[in-house]
Amino acid sequence: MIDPRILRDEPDRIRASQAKRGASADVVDRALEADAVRRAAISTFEEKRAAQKVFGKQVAQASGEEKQALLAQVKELSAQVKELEAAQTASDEEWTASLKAIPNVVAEQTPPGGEDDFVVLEEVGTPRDFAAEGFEPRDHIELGRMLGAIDLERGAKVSGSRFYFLTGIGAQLELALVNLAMDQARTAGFTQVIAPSLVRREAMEGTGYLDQGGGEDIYRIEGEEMYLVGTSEVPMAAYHSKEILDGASLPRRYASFSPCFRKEAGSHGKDTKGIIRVHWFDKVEMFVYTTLEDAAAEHERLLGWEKEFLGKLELAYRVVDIAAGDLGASAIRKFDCEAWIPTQGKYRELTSTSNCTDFQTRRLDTRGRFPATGSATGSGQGEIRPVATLNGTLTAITRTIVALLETHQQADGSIRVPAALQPYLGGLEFLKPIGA
RNA sequence: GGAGGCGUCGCCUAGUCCGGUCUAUGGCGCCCGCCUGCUAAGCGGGUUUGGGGCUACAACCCCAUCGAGGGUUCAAAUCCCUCCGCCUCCGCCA
Repeated sequence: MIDPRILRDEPDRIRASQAKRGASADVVDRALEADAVRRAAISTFEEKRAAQKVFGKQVAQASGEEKQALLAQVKELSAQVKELEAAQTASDEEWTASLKAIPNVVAEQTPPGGEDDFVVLEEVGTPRDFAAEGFEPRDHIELGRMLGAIDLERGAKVSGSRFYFLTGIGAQLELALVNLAMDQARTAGFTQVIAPSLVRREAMEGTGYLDQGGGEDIYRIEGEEMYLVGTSEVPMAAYHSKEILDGASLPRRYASFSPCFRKEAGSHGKDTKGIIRVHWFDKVEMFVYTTLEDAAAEHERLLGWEKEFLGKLELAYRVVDIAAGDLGASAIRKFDCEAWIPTQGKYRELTSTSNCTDFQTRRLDTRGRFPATGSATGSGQGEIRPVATLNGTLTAITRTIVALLETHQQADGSIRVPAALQPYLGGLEFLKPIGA
């Protein structure tokens, strides 16, 4: 939800943002209209309500005939108040709905356009040249089978398509990656979190996921208003909902582990093989609460930690600045890190970091208490202002494994383990095919 | 899963039976000021949050807010219903 003050004072900023997203600006006019209607409704209701309260006091003090006379008078007033209150509530609902329909105002630096209009910010490392090395790289499916690490057949048998078992060294690899990520985060000052991946409707709504496309990518529990999260951004955004945080405690940085579930509706035929696109995977997500002023700088820091992690895995990747039309409703800017996948001959998204400013915290009612800036009175109690949220992937296990296996494979099907990861695998320098 | 209890403006708490003087009591903490060599103590005042009006986004006025939503009533913290959360006991169980 955007700041109503921006809507009122600078509607053109929102219109410009919508244009950059390639979206209609009708939402702005609808919201402005709703705001006017709502404010008029509030005034008329409050006026009558105040009159009713005055009457109420007279009734309480009166008695006998006098009281009966007053009751007769106030009855009419009461009916009016009731009517006006209903009108006020309705106008407020329309106002809220129209506000929620407006996506966040994109950053100045965000490239305009759609999915294909991203800007490559940098390329790190060089994709391995297997031709020069003299062998054909195997894909992660074959490597996973040779290593006894990924069992797709049984995943499909037990749970259906887009499911898998990580077995043996595959399971060890997940735990190693999680620990590597968690250690890096802890060292950087993050609080480690294991978050629930099943949440109530409020949490899912608050992050805005239900609005976008009607939540068709989200699993819902039959008969209960519970949802499986697609990322721990959901529980972590709701973590401090309905709270006023001490401004001095910001930034609050969390590194959250959770399974992630995605229906992948509408992605039929895309990435049908392997574990690039699955219905469930585990992820370590960075989630930060900070001030609006610091949000852009924190976004760069999150990107820095993502790059640090990919560096430890010795992967070749590029950083892209996602275009406005491809951003979610809550983000004003998004960077993806895309790793080179040898057998696909292209870069694929491994991590993603978004700056959501106060879009999520307004919905979820998370605010901060800061020392008063208004020098005039200096009332000493401090003031309450919105805070910003940002999120970024440290490691999404399945895609990390894909990149790792394919990038560091040897001609015999073994996998070289990057130095930084070795301590987490008991010092193992190579993952070897079973029976080799 | 069954039975019962509870939820008041940071924390604790009065009020709920018997609806109106509750514009919600008191204590702690916190903030501002006064006072005493300093400190502590003492004294005075302030201290929920959101919204609307008016404006300098001040002051001020108003409305809402007693877990959330609905109902009854001229009037609800107080009565009724639904939901959420917490606690106790029983059953089951990783």
